[in-house]
Amino acid sequence: MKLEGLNDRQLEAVKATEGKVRIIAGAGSGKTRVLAYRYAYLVDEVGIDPANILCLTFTNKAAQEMRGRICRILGIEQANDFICTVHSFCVKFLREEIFRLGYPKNFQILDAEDMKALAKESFTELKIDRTESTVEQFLHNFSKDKFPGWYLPSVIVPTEIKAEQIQEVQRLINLRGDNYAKLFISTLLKQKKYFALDFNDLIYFTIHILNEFPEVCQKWQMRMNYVMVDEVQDCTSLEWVIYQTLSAKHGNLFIVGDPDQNIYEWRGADPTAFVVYKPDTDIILDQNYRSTSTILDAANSIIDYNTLRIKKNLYTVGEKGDVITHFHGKDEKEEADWISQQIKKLTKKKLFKKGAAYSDFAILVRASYLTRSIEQSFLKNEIPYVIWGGVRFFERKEIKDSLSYLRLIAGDDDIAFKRIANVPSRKIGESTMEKIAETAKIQGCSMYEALKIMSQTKGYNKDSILQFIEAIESVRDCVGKMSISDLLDYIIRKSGLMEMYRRDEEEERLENIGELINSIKTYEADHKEDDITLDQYLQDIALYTNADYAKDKDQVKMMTIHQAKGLEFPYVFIAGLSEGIMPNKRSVRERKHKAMEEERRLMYVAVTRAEQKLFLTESEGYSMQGGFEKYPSRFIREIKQGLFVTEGKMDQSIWSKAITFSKDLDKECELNICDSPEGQLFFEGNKVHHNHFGDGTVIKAYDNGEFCEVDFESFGVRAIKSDKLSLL
DNA sequence: ATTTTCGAGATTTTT
DNA sequence: TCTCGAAAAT
Repeated sequence: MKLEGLNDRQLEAVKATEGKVRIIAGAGSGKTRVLAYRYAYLVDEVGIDPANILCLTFTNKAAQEMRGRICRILGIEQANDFICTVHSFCVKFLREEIFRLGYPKNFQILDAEDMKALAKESFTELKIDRTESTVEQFLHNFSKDKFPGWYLPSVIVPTEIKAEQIQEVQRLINLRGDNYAKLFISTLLKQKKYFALDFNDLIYFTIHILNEFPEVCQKWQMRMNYVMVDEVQDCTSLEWVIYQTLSAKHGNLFIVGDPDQNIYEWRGADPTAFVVYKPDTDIILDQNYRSTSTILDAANSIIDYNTLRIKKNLYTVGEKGDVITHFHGKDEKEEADWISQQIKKLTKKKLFKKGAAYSDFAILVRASYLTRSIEQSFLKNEIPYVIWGGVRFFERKEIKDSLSYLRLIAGDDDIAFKRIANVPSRKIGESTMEKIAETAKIQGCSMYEALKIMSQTKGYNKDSILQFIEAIESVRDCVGKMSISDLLDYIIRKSGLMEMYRRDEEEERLENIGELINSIKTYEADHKEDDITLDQYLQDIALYTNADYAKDKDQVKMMTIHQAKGLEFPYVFIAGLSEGIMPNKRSVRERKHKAMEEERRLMYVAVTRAEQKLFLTESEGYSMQGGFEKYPSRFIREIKQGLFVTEGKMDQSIWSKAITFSKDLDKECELNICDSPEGQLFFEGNKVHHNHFGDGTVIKAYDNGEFCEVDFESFGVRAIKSDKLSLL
């Protein structure tokens, strides 16, 4: 095996096979290459069986890419042994273990939408008023308040709350109120009833099994000779438990990350664990191979404004490159049109130079809706584009409906039933649905069973209902005899779903269903040897977010910054860079200082995606939209003078107005934070000031952030109420 | 009791 | 663009 084109530091990382190794890898420092080469090195040089290496990536796409790279290095066809996301790993793990341990055979995985439906039901049952935001708030806390010991025993011990959990309930009542506790329990029992796990539960459950069954734990610890994890700065503390547990036996844990690129704290990621980790070998990769020095300088000058960070300056020996261009538009249309023009200019063939390809461009935005005006402009200017996961493939209505039919066929799944019982319309409305639920409760059966019983009685023996039951039954007869793709094809015709879309002339939806059937065929081809069941397919598919089609076309790519993580493009436009959008007002309002730093890291990630040239665009917005005035983001101001030039009609006074506007925004967000006791203000490692004790460092926050243990420079450790502290 | 239709309103980020 | 809700129509 040849280790080509790696510098000394990277080589050292590749060969650091034993013990605990931490790689702090800056943006564009080639960490994916290092990971792939290390994997190949372990297999080819050291002679490890790939079945004994666990390589955890952040997304499925990254896993796919990693497999590809490794195959290329080793010159092999397939390399899919345990190169996957933590979530996929948990699914594999649970599938292999839980049935033997006395749990039901099949669990199902719920996405955010399904969870929302469950929560809404709980609200309705308990007659608690709800709005979109209260449901969201509830779910947010719900997933935070669950932990392994709480949720999972209820899977084995059904329906009632165990004694030791009573005080947990009491704690919840004290913490979040009576209603919350009721909702919590109700939703939990629903999950238990369907053996439905959400993304977090997959991890909770895995940890629970590892803790409760030492022999299982040992088996897996023996199996995993090497554990390597990518994007560690974005892992939650629970994910840490998993890979620390799994690597405990052999002690070979290889973690790679960059604290400056942590953009998932809002989802519970905990970068401190990575920062304070004590490895045997510590390697910093800070040479950037991706961007020009101009772009890198800009990125460095932005991230320097963050206070909570390990200082690390990326450098490059590459050339200076083009200056960064900032464009200020009067409104979103002007901004979008400017982007179109630039792309047209750069793609045009020049006399001696080839023009850039459309696929060399990426448009990055903070929120997906910001692509809209740009899309319109592209359509007008005939620039080909794709939106990466605008509405993600598996979240489309028609796809979810099709899959729900499959779920209903696979088992008596009430969640799926509710989704599709009236699609296409069978005159099963709200009230009929309630009747069905009631009957199901009395009979102690599933809703589908209940409907079957009810269809014997008058009023419920409508043709539409009988046809529905007939359709499901006849397809169920075919389970095991037909391939999954054929089953789907069959049910879609039989249920009338296809006819419905055809009648409504929803061509695109039909095409998407066709695409789904194709993707199932691919899946079946990939898993020919192993005898896949419908349940297994549904579990696997739940973790996929994007269908990877249409990726090699010559198109401009539009995506959110979060989706751009780990990618690189020659030309990058960061659009919609207005104060309030980026940094995002809502996020800052919710999590204050923490969020502001995260927004800045987000900006850092966006900037470092660019290889050759970076464009920053922003506009004053429509005055129509509630009279919002928009000003250039503070992140543009944070770029060192001379690195960027401004185009577009812009008064110089805008800059000073922007500063005032930023200050107002800060004040607004700050004020709201004081009002809500919910938010934790300080975190481990924060430098804080206290009027009486002076300066100190936070050791930990507790009581939901209300109090902090602070190590004061001149007074030692004290516990202090958080609102008496200020961040330095 | 259900379905359709039409208009208003909102929109962070994701495994 | 898409989703949700209210009111009208079946």
